[in-house]
Amino acid sequence: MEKKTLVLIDGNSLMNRAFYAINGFTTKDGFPTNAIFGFVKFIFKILEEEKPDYLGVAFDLHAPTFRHKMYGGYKGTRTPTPEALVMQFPALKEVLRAMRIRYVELEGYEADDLIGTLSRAYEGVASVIYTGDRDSYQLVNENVTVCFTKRGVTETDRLTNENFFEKVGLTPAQIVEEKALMGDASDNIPGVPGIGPKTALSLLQKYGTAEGVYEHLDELAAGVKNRLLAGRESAKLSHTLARIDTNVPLPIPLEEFSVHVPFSAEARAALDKLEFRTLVHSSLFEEYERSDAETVTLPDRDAFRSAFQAAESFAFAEDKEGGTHICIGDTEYIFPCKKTLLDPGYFPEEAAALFAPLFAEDKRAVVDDYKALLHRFAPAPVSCPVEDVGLLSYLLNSGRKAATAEDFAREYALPSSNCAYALRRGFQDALRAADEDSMRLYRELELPLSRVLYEMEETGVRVDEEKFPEFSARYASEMETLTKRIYALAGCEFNLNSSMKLSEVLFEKLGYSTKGVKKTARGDYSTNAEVLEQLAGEHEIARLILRYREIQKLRSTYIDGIRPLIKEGIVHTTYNQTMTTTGRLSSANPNLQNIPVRREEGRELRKLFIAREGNVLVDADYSQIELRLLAHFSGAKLLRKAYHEGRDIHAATASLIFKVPPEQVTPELRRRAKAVNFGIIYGISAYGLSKDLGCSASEAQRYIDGYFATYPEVREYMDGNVRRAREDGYVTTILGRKRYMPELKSSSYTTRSFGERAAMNMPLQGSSADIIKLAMLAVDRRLKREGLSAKLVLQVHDELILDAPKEEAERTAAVLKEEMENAVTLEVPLIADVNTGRSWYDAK
DNA sequence: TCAATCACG
DNA sequence: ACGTACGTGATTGAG
Repeated sequence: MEKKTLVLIDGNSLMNRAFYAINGFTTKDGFPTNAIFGFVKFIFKILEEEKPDYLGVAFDLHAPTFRHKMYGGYKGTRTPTPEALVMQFPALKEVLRAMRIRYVELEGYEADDLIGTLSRAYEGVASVIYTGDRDSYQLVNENVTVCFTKRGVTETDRLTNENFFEKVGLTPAQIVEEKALMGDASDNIPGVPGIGPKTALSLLQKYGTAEGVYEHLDELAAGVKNRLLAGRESAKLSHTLARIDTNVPLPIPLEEFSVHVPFSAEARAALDKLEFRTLVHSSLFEEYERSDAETVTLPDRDAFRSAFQAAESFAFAEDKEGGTHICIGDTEYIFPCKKTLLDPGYFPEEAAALFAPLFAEDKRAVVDDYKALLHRFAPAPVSCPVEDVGLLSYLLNSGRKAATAEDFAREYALPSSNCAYALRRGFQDALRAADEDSMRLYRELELPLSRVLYEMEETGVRVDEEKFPEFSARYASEMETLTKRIYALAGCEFNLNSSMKLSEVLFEKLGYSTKGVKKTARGDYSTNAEVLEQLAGEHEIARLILRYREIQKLRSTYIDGIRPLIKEGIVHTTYNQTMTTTGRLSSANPNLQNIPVRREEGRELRKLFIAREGNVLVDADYSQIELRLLAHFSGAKLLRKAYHEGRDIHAATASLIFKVPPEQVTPELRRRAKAVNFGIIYGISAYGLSKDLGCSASEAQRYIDGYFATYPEVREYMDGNVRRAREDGYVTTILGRKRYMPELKSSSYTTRSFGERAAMNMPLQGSSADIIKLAMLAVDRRLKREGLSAKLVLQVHDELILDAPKEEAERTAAVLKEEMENAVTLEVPLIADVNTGRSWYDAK
C-alpha cells in the first residue's frame, strides 16, 4: 500500500517569502494581507498538486528561543521583521483555524525543530517539508523530502534521499558540518570567519565532518589553517546552532493533522473577511452549504409563474455556465443551461427570449449589471425599475473588482446556486451602508448613465472600412525597409518586437554604453523610448527602432487590432463603468479612448472614424477642466483671476512663477509652466517633473517652489487632501464620490507616497469624471426633448462626440456646448470647445 | 499569466 | 537613503 503523506510547512519562512514576493495587498481599511494571500495560495497549490493526507504548519514563537539565547553574544545580521508582516501572523492563524489546518508553535523552539521532530514522529508516514530555509536540508532521509522554495514561492527544488548528493554535493548529515564552517548569515550562525561555501565544500568532501577537518589541520594551507584555528570556538558553537532538534516534546496524534477538504463555509468566510476574492474560486471549497434560501432547480413553470405574479421585486442573475437564477422572496428558482440535448433546461438564446418578458412587468428587478442586461435582452425592452448592485457597490468602494452575483455568493459564503439570493442580500446591505452622496450618485448619475452608455455602445461609431488596407499597406512597406536596415546595422537578425533581444543586441553585441540606462524590473537594461532617444544622438539604429516601434504600434493596435471588431461598418466599444478608482469610464474591445492624436502620423488614424451617411461628427472637449477644478477647490486667487480674465493659463503661470512680464513669456517658458501645471494635478514630485522636462531634479524643485509661492492656496489644498485622506480614510469628488486610500497606512515609503499623490489627484480627476457624466445625461436628455436625432457615440474623459445629421449640426453643437459648460457651476468659467467635421480627424 | 512598452486624457 | 509623476487598455514575448 502507498504510504500516507504528511506535508510540513515552515510558516515563518514561507510567510517571509510571500511578504516580499507580493506587493500591495491590503484590505480596504489598510490592513496588510499580502503575505497571508501568498501563503494561503501556496497551501492551495500543495493541496491540489501533492494531495497530502496530513498537513501541518510550524511557527517560531517570537519570544527569544533556546537556540538564539545560546549565542546571544553575537550581533544578529538578520534584519528585524517588518511590522507589516508581524501583524499578519495572528490573522493567518485565524484563517488556518477556520480551514481546520493544524499549526504548532512551542515556547523555546524554532519552526525547524518542530518540523524536524514531526517529520520523524509517525511510523509509516512519508514527510514532505516546504521551507525557504536551507537549514532543513539536514532532515532529508529515505522517508523525508525537503522542498526548497525559490523565486518567491513559485518554484520549488525537491530534495530527496536519492538526488540529494547530486544536487548539493554533500550528504544531509553534512549540512550541519557545512554550517559549522561557513555559517549562515540569514540564520545568525557565525561559522568560521573567512571560510566561505567553496572552501567549506571542498574541506567536507575530503574530511567528512568539521571535527574531521580539525583533526587534519596540518594537511592544510597556512591561510585556511590559521582561520580555522582562530574560529575553532565559533565552529563548535555554530555546529550546535545548526543542528535541528528532532526530539522536541510534541505529543500530537497524527489525526490532528488530517486535511479537511473541501473547506467549510467558515473557511470561506475567513478568507472573505480578508477581502480575498479570487482564492474562494478554488475547487477546494464545498459547493453546497447551508443557506437561508430555499433552492428549486428545474422549477415547475406554473409554480414559478404564480410566485412571480405575486412578487413585488425579484433578483435576476446568470451564472458562468449560462444558467438563469431568479430569487423571489426566500426561494431561488434555477433554470439550468442546457448543455446536452438530454438535459432539460434552456439554451442561452432561448433563455433571453423566455426571461425578457419578466422585465416588462411593473416589478423591481435587482441585477448585477444593468447595461449588460440591456444588451443581453435587446431588442426586447427593459421597462421595469432596475437596481444595479454592481454600480452601487462600485460607488461604495471603487477600489475593489466589479461584483457579480456569484461574487456576492462567495462573499456571504453561499453556494453559487444561491447567487440571486446573495445578490439581493448584497443590494440590501449596500443600501444600508450607503451614505447620502453615494445614494444620489447611484440614483441620479450612474444608474441613468448606464442606460445612456448602453445606447452609445449599441449605436457605435462608423468607420471607413475601405481605408484600412491603405494604412495597412503603407505601414507594412515601411516596416520591411526598417527591418532590413536595422538587421544590417545590428549585424544580425533578431526579433524586433522582443525588448529582451533588443537589449542584448544594443548593450552586449554592439556594446553601447549603459551609463545612465535604466534597468527594468527584471534587471535587464531598458529599451524604452526614453533610452532609445538618448542613444539616437549617436546611433542611427536607435532612431530606426523608435520609428519601427511607432509603426508597429499603429499597425498592431489600431489597424489589425480594430479591424476584426468592425460589424457592418460600425465599431461598438464597451464602456466599463465600474473599473477605475477615480470614477472615470474605461473603454475596451476596442479601446476608443486611446486613439492617437499627439503626433500627426498617428492622428491620421482619426480619418478612419467618420459620421454616418448625411451626418457630421460634432466634437466638444473641456478646456483644462482639471486645472479649472483646482482653481475652484483651492481658491487660489491668482489662478482664478487668470481664468476669469480668459488668459492663456500656461502663459500666465509662466509669467508668475518665472517673474517675467506676460509679453516676455517665451514658448519654452510656457512649455515648462505647462509641465508644472500638469505635474501639480498628478501630485507633483521634483523627480517626476524633471523627467518630464528633461532637467535636473533641483531645477524642477525650483519650479515647484516658484509655483507654490505664486499659488500658496494650491499647496494648502493638496495638503488638506492628504490630511483628510489620512483622517477619514478616503478622499471625495465634487459630487461626493469616494476613494478609499489604504496606501496611506502602509509602512512602505514608496506605497505611502504613491497614496499621497493619488489622494491629491483623485478629487480633480474624479470631479472631472463626475462633471462629464452629468453633461452626458444632460445632453442625452436635451437631444431627446428637442427631437434632435444626433446620437452620442464616444466619450474620451473630457471629450464628447456626437453623430448628427448635417442639417442639425449647428443646433446640436450649441446644445452640446451649453450642456457641457452648464453641467455644474464653478467659481471659474467652464469652457467647452466645439468642432464639427466628416471625420474625427476633421472635428478636432 | 506577467512584464515591457506605448497609445490616450 | 530611497524611488516616484495620476488614471486607463492592447499587443507582444517569455516563462
